[in-house]
Amino acid sequence: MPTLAKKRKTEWDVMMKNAIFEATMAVLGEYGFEGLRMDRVAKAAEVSTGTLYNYFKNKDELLLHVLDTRFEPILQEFLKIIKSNVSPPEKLEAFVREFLMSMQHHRSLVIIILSAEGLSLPIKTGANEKRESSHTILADIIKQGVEQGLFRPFDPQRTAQLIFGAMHGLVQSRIDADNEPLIVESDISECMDLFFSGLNTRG
Amino acid sequence: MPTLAKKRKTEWDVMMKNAIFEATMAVLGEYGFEGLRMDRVAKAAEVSTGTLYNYFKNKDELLLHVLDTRFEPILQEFLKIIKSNVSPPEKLEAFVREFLMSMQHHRSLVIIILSAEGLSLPIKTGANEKRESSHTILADIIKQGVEQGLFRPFDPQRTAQLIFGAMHGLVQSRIDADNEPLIVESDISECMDLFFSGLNTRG
Amino acid sequence: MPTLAKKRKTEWDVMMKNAIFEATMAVLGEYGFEGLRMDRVAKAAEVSTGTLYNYFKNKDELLLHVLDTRFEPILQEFLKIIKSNVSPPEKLEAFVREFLMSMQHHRSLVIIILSAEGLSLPIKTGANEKRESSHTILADIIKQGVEQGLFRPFDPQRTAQLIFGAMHGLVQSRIDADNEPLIVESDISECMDLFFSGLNTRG
Amino acid sequence: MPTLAKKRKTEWDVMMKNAIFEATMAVLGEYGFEGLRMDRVAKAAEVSTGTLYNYFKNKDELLLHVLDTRFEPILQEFLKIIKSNVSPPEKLEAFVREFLMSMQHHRSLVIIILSAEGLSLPIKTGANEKRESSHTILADIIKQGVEQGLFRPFDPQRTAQLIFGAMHGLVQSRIDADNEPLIVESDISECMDLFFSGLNTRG
DNA sequence: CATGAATGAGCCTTCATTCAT
DNA sequence: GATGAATGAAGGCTCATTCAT
Repeated sequence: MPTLAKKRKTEWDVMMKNAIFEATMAVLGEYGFEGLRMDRVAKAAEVSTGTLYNYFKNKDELLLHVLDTRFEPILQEFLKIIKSNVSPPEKLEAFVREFLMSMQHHRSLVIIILSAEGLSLPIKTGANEKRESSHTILADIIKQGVEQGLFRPFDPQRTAQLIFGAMHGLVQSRIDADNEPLIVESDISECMDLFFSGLNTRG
Repeated sequence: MPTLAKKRKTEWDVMMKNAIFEATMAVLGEYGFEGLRMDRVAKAAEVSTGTLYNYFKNKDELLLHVLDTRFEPILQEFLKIIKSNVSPPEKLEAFVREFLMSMQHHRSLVIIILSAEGLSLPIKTGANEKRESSHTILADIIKQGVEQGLFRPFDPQRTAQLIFGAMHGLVQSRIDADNEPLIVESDISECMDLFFSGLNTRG
Repeated sequence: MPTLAKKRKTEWDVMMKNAIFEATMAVLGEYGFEGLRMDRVAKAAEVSTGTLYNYFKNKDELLLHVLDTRFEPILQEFLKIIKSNVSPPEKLEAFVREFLMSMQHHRSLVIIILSAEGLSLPIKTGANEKRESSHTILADIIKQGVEQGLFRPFDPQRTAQLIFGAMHGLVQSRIDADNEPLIVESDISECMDLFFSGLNTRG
Repeated sequence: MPTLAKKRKTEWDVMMKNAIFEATMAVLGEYGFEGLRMDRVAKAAEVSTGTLYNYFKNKDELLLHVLDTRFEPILQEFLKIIKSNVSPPEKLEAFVREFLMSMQHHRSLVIIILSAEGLSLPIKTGANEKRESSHTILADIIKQGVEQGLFRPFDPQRTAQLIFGAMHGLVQSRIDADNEPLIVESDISECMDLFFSGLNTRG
């Protein structure tokens, strides 16, 4: 029964993929998306370039794996939020906070998920999926709020896109400005305030 | 009188630059930013690669020209809006409409102006300038609104980033979804409604 | 009888060639041999590049013309020296002085006449001719000296090469060192002293 | 023990660099300095152009390596000569012999070391260093001779330039004339004789 | 003849991917 | 499986020369 051996093999495989993943993140952090070269990843992972190709068919697959791996916990958090037992406005705030915090931690992700260019088709598709997943969850939150009469009757999908884009804009601006720390509590609250209550003064 | 000859030369120059500009837009449209290659531009413009370099010192200058040319009328429109004799909310709406309409017309611009990666430093700088010009104008509009007591006291700069990002998000979503037409009147009004009045229902 | 017209044509031709020649020297002086580009010559001569090709079949021919034109008076001077009614040692000194002075005036010539690389075959051949002419004259002077018992019985040809090379070395060093003025009287006298009396002290 | 593997790697590296070096010399010999193209070197070395860049960062580094490699033993020989326990005249003769012999063996070197044009700045600098090293050593020899009263009181630096140039001239002439063998014993002795005793006959 | 814009072969360099060991 | 040197297509840019006006 080669099961044990097979299991070991699988574990090894996972470990290697993880090591390469970490190396990729390191390179991404140091050189940016354009500077992501396979030889740099190999060096960072302390393996040869050839080894990279034993675990990932090509650069695209590696990138896709990075995308999936990085986004998975964020997505899980999003799902936790939507299933949580709080009001839609609170869910929205939790969502915004989670998103901004995540992007703060993984700047290089921003580029991949939010940009469209410089990415090959498979990556673009992969990134689109992540973005759409997030959109959908955000849209669901909004939909809940509308249904409960807590939000005005906006189109959930479109509104999700707007809010998502707004957050992207915020992150991008901070990145361009090299303004560390990226996102702070005040950003989040102002962001929420705008979307909740709008610009208008009333009464 | 060498004036005529000189004028003809200048006109020819302008025509050629225009032809190359159009060709660049065509290549950008067909192959995307990453696929923008000088030989493709040359072929699209029905000239040789060498000719390209008679009109633009290098690829960067060509790109910068594209950026300037495309953005100039938009910027002018923005300036017209801020100088116009209407209320800040109306100005904001005009701004949003102008921006969304422009991006609808020139999708390839979105990429260059809103992305940061894959761009050489000069282009990045150029794009940043455009983005910042827009930000500034938008921030001014918001500031006016706040001063006139029509908007709640948000930080103009940060709010401008949020709104700008929101619009970008909307455009990006539409581009990815290949949903022509990109932006319609209903998008604009919903967008405005969100920013003006927020999500909250109020008693 | 179209003779007059023909003559005018010829004169015009000479004038143009001269203008282009001067322009070439100017470019050579400003940009060096590597920077000698046809468009620069054209601009300096205030004509179009096309016009250049009406007077010189190609860049090589232009260069050859420059070589000939510049070297002609020097060669004449050399011939005058060898025919003059002075002793071989005096002729030798006159030769050395003339050569060093000429090179001082036309640095760019040094490169072409004394180097071998970067030159196309026709130019190389042309430059070789000039060099050999000079060698021959110098050899003749030495031969005269030997025959008159004023010089020791060296092989004239070989000695000419040595002296020629020595002068070249002096010029080159000065050029590399950017030591203006290139050659001064003291250089010449020391140079002569070495060749005449050698290094040895003698009892 | 990874020492062996490491040693093999280093050896391979050295072998490859040598192969590329030889290929470069071959191309230099066949096409001259201007014809030295990376694809030609690659072909001559029977590798791809990309491989070249695994061993040399760029064309300049390759050229610099060629320069260093070729010149190193010559320089060593020069140093041996100056440190040797013989009289300055004998040192001078040894120097002249070594130089002429070396240039005879490596004609393509002449071009690079003795020319100034067509060389990129790093190469020019590298070549200048070699030339100056040689000059300095030669000047030292002369200085020793002067101090010991064996040479007349010439300026060592300038005299070194003259002698160096003379040798260059000799080599160049032979190269141009395609007169193999380049330098023979008689050349050397005549060269020495000229510099030692000068042209003058003395009573 | 003059013009000068157009040409396009030529050259250096990069980097994802392969494959012999 | 691991290695990492070899690969070679690709791409930006130059400049002598041509030719339609």
